[in-house]
Amino acid sequence: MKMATLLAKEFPNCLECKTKPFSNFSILSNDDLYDISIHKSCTLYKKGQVVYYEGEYPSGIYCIHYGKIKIHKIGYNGKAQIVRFAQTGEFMGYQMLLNNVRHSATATALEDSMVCFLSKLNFTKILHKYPKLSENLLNRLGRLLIEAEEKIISLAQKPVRERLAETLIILNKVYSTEYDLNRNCKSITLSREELADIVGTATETVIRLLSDFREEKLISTQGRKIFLNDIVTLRKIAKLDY
Amino acid sequence: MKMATLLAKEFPNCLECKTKPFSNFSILSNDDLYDISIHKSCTLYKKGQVVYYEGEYPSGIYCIHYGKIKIHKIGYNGKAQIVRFAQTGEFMGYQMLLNNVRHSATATALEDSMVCFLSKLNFTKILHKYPKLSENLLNRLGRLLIEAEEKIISLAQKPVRERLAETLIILNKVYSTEYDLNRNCKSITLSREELADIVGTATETVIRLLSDFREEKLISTQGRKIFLNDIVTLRKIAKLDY
DNA sequence: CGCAGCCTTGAGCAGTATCAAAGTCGGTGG
DNA sequence: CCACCGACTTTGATACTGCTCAAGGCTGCG
Repeated sequence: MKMATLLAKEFPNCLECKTKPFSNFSILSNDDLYDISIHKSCTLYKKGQVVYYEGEYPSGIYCIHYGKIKIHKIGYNGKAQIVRFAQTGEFMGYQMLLNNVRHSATATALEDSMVCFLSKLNFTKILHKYPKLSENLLNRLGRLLIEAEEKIISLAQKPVRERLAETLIILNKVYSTEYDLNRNCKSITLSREELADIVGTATETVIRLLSDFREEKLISTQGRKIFLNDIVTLRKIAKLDY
Repeated sequence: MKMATLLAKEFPNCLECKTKPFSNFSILSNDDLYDISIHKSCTLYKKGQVVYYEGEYPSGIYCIHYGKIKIHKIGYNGKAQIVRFAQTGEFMGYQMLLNNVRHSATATALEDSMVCFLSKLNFTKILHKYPKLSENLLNRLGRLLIEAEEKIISLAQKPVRERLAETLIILNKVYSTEYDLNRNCKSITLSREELADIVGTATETVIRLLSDFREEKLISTQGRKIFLNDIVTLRKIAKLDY
């Protein structure tokens, strides 16, 4: 596979970026946004391509112009664990950059994704100029930590059936962006293996439990697409309301 | 149990705090350290007492003058999960404060601990005055996130025996501060239940596996104290070198 | 001394992983 | 256009890890 890195004049302009309203960079002046536009690079990653690898030293930060990226780690036996997703408008890799440590996980495109890259030098320059930016990143990181800790207690205490229900609900809320017009509802599109790598179980177990959920009329499936029919019951199974 | 909150004149003085060299506040001017000293309060928590509860709204940040605190969450079935420890010199609760969300976990003293408290107002004042402070906290939070993600993959993929070996090694390195003069080595002092709440398993399973380790001459025990005799083999079991 | 709280050991069972094999789907090339 | 190939999905059988429940032992303290 070959990556398509755009020429500077083709780069998406940060001043007019659709993600600007939601982005950490929304507080920047137009001059600085222009400055970033000039200094950044921008790459189209095809589905399955890797943005950065676990173990590499980071050389800058990534900002997702559009697309979906999975952040995953490889276990000692080769089995993957997806720790989180990053989507349009989100930053990736800044915690590693600031800590001067290697990437603790790999970032892989789940669909064709445009990702902008800003070098460490240019990023830290902006960071020092805008103290508010540190605070925003602090907030975001704090939220990621809370989510990670919730995942820890879920893995430690909930059986797979509950974790799968939980995962489906979370994915449906934050990850699913596809809207099925026929069914008039959102859908989740991931391979069974990837689902297993989020839930922390074997692929076969995910399949069996999805079949159970389908028989119980809680979900319906169509190829890889999963539709949630009965979120209330799924929430109960996931023990999300207590 | 009754908490001993000190009078202002008895408070440990931030200017002369032993933790200052390692603290996030080391970059502050003497004037500001004095200012904090005046505005903070300071409480002695006896072993087992709670500093803050999961679900409460934070009203400020905590700084551990001395002692050991466990940060833990309660699962839906009442079973606890220890997500992390905080020790002398560390801050607690700032990620919640900045995000304006409730505490996601409970903080309980593992031994008699002196904890200073600085109100939200005074903390944010300092935070805005010292942009470098945000960056330091960002680094610390980034490291906590990396550790949390490592815990996630460990829970998802390693069997209990490996996780227990891993936990013993980590505790021995970062948590254990007691030094046994007779044996000339460090020791870990925690109840079996607390160990289980870190590893994410049942108390009985921890006991059985500790017995195995003892028979294999990897550890020795003396009441609650655990000594690691063969760290190399334990690391192999924990799959920490690969 | 006796109680309470922890630690320890045992037996049985439930939930999951693993291995193996068959079925499905989409794409590619003859 | 159809047959085949490979990758993914599904189902089944089996084994094992680790949990739960139950009972007994140890230790410190009132």
